[in-house]
Amino acid sequence: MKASQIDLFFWYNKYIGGDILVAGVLVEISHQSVDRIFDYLIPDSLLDDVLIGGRVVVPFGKMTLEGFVLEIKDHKDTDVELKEIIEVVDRDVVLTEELLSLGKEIQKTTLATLISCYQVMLPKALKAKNGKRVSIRYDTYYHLNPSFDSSIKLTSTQSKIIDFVREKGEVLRKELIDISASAVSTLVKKKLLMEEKREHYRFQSMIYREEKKKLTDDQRRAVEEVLSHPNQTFLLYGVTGSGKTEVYMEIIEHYLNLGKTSIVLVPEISLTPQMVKRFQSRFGEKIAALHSGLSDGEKYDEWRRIYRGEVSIVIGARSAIFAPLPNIGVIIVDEEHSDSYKQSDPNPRYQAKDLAIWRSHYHQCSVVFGSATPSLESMARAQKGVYYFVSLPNRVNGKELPPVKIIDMNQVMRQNRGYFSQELLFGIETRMKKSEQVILLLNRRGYSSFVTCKNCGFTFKCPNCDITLTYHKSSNTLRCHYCGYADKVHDICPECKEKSLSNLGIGTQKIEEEISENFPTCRILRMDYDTTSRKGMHEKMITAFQNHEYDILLGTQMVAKGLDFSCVTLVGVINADTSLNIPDFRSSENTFSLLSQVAGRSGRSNRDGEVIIQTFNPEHYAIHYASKHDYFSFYQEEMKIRRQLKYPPYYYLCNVRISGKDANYLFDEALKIKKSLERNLEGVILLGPSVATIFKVNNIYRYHILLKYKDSKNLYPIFMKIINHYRQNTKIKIDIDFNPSQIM
DNA sequence: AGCACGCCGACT
DNA sequence: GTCGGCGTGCTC
Repeated sequence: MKASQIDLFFWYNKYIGGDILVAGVLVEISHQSVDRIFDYLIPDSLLDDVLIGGRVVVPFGKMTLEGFVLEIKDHKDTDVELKEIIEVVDRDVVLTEELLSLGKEIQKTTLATLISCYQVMLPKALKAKNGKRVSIRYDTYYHLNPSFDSSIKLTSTQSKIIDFVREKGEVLRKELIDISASAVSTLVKKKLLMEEKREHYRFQSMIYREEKKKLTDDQRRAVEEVLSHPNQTFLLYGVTGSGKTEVYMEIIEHYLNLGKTSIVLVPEISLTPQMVKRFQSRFGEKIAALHSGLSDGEKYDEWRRIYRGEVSIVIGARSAIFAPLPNIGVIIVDEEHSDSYKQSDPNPRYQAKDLAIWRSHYHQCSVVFGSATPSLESMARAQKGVYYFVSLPNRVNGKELPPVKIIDMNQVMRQNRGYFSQELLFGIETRMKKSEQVILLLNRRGYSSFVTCKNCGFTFKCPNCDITLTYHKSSNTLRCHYCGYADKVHDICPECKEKSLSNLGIGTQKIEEEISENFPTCRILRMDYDTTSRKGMHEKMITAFQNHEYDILLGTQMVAKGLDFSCVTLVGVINADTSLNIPDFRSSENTFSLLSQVAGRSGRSNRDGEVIIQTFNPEHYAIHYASKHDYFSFYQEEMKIRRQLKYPPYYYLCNVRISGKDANYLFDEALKIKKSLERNLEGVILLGPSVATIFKVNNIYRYHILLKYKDSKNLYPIFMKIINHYRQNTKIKIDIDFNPSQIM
């Protein structure tokens, strides 16, 4: 409780005759039925320690639980007899006033439990749940007592210590006890030395100093536009290699000089030590980096550094948006098109970009969304003037983007059985002779199987949703998991009339074998989920490739992201189509984005680069415009389709997932839910219930209902009604995902 | 989430 | 007759 609050209550008790102090507590159980405030008495002994936003231990039924104090008041809001708070967990507040109201905002917009919204903000070590607490470690430091009595006689050891401390100003205990531990304690007793215990941080950053790069005219203009329009959300469109990071750093430095803090969000995959090092080299120890490589203890240490105001810049993946920074000057979201900013699995299903905007309103500061291939949602907002559009149309090195050659694999497949066209093989051969490097992208195989024609590349699509149909082995059918449309499996391709339909994918291993057959001496580095899942491997591999220990980097999506390899002069895309066939309305956008990103890896230094894209769909607009580096034409074309089919950004989507063990029961209930939504909502398009992409996981069946809508405000009450209706029902689980990143 | 209460089936 | 199945409801 704040001092002012205490005063108020003492005054109240004395003059009005109030007699109780009550804390409203939210307990750490994420379930709708207990997701509300429970009142507890604050015992006199804890009067000073119970704080709004702090954690306490309380009795709850037969259990003893931790919870957050959300309010302190002079009355109870219930008729039942109150129990007392048992103890206070931390002496500090863990949720600031800002984070407390941000949590309520998240609950309002995701319909998750309030407690889950608070839990998601804190590092694991602070989550009460498992009861294990990370103990804070301390370092002891010594200073000279500025007012020490110089007349005191010192032994030679003592004066040695004093001289040492005087010279350094501040010394760690372990440096002094090498001289004499007992002499140190004597000096402390005599008050000649001051002892100070300070928190020990496990994560100490290495500091390099790097000269600030001179900005190009484009970069300078971009920085000035951002700085001259306060409290705005910007969309910074910058082609690959245009130096967006430099622009971010310049903006950050501006706010740093004003004494303000910054948050930088990046996709986890691009949060590499190189990236962090770049920021550290410029901003030194003012940086806290929150990445998945840190242990829980390290993450907690970083969180505490941020919390105590020892950090001015936080760089991290999605959850770094909750960094408890005061006085934010700017929030930067790099690669804003990345779907990693949406939390999709555990509740709350929040969008970090939305929270960035929320926090910018709270702090009266700006947000910068940066990308070479902005999401359609963001670009549309920029076009409408909701976001301020800033562009970096040129590469820093002054070079054009590399030429892109499209290879029609329909022709190639008729000639040979391999995955490589003559052009790509020839391209690799030339690079090997010149000892330059090659990146090969193998487009990730879809998470679901779809049927494709090996001969012409035809895939079956839903006539209603324009979504690739998913193959269901159990029923031998093709199904649309947006609307439920079903078709039987065909033997003969309706396009080329060949009997060559299959649902096979290719893996990196197979490709590796084929390269080795063609180029026996070539050193291939394979980078995919299997080879990089071990901690630190991703990093090691990139360094090895950078040092030219390998000739070819072969991998999935992860080779496409923001890395600078100066010796790479050829980028080959083995199968551009796979991501087009993923049953998702964003498949074209994702394909365009992936191809643009990977194409940008070629020719980044002074050597000319080249890109070769192999595809069964050479005419597809996503591939065509990617090959021309033409984002805006792609944007316009894709917007037409989104408009026709009522997809974002024209409509919002919401996915209602219904899961449980009894498929028949689920389907009946799903129908009821749909009917009730139909009755209560106007102007909302309802699709389904249809089976989810992965219909059955661990014997849990999943259906979903998809909503397309323009205005969300009528949605929340009816959803709350549905959630409440099923909250005690153990046979059925309802999950609601607003603006889902994918519908699975 | 846990735990108690309560109302029906197959057992010493 | 009674032990125990888990459906239902409550936790300040």
